[in-house]
Amino acid sequence: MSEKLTPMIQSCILHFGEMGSRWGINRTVGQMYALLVLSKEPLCADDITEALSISRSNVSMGLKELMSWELVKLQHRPGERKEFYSAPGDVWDIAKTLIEQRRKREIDPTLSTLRNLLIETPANAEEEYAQQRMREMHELIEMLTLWTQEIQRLDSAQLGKLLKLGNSIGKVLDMKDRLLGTTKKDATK
Amino acid sequence: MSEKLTPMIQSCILHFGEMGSRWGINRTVGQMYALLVLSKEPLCADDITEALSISRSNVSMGLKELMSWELVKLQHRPGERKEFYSAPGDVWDIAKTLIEQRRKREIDPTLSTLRNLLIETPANAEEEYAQQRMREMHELIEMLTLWTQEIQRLDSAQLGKLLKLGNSIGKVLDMKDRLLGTTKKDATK
DNA sequence: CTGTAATTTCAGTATATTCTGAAATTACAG
DNA sequence: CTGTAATTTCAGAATATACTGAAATTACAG
Repeated sequence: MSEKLTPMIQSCILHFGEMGSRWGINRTVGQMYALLVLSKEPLCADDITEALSISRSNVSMGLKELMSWELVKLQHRPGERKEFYSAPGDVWDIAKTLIEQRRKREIDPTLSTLRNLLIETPANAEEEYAQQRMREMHELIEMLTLWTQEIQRLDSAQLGKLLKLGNSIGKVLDMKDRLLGTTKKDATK
Repeated sequence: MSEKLTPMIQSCILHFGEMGSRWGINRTVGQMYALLVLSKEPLCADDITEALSISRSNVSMGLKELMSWELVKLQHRPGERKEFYSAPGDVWDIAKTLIEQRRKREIDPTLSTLRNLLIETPANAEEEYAQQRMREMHELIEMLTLWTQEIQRLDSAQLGKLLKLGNSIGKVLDMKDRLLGTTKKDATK
């Protein structure tokens, strides 16, 4: 990794590289993205090559991947062939894109697979039980997805206000509980 | 993979194996867990070995990993050395454990790393900018974590009611918007 | 157009991860 | 205790993933 990066920025890049590799994103791509997010100015491929000390071709492939996730924007400068890349300026935009993309790539296919298995007629008791679990999974995933989609509708200003207000989500949910006539309050446990 | 498994159950196991491998869980462990979730009765290591056609030692390591995630429960039968494993009977319990464990393993260390970098004094303009992004990330992650923690408090009965009620989350958030004096409603966009 | 500075592709290599079989260890029925 | 049926460990093999450099392609300034 380049000596041009300050230790602070290096640490952050390294951390997100590690995190990425735990989330099915390869380490280098994670580092590349951290670098882009932390940079005020757009970077060109050579900047990244130099900053992270990886090969030019690796950068090219990484950028291709980040583009396919719609996590980076491509920019041109007048009278220059070179391409410059930048991450959205708003962290919440980044998170929304990540959530959206993972939904498309993993959640939707999972829901579809489960649905296909659920329309089959169970051949025996085991399949009946298995289908019941699948039904529960489908229901749960669908609901959590709906939930996150609602949250994704918020723009970062609204989210900011929510944050400043402190943990009011608990209160909202409590209210919802009452609305639903929860049994929680009455339980001795 | 064993011929004892029906095609339906096989498909499900294969799908979750693939999904697992995209989420930093190895394919085989994902398959093992799917098998356990879909089985009504607890399984012993040899059952899994046979069902998935993988080596006994691989099963042992996989189970160890699932235990470390607290995703499986160990059971003994009187007068038998053999150990039997089972997944929680409630899908929401499984999801809550997954969320909780990932929080411990990934979110908490990330928040801690960011905090450590944020207490440093920025050495130059770049670091100042980078710190600002880190601050935003920290804020966002902290808030989303709080949010999920609130949701995790719900038991599966409450969650079920919420689900049956249809998408009321949107309404709750709208209400919250009004409470916060959102600008969304006024925007021409 | 043309030349060139850029990006992309891809086959081969390096690295990391996963899996296995054999040996060591452990738990407990008898 | 002891024997044995179980689990665990771990070094090495198999596999999968990531990375590189060289060659091919592309985009555009002039």
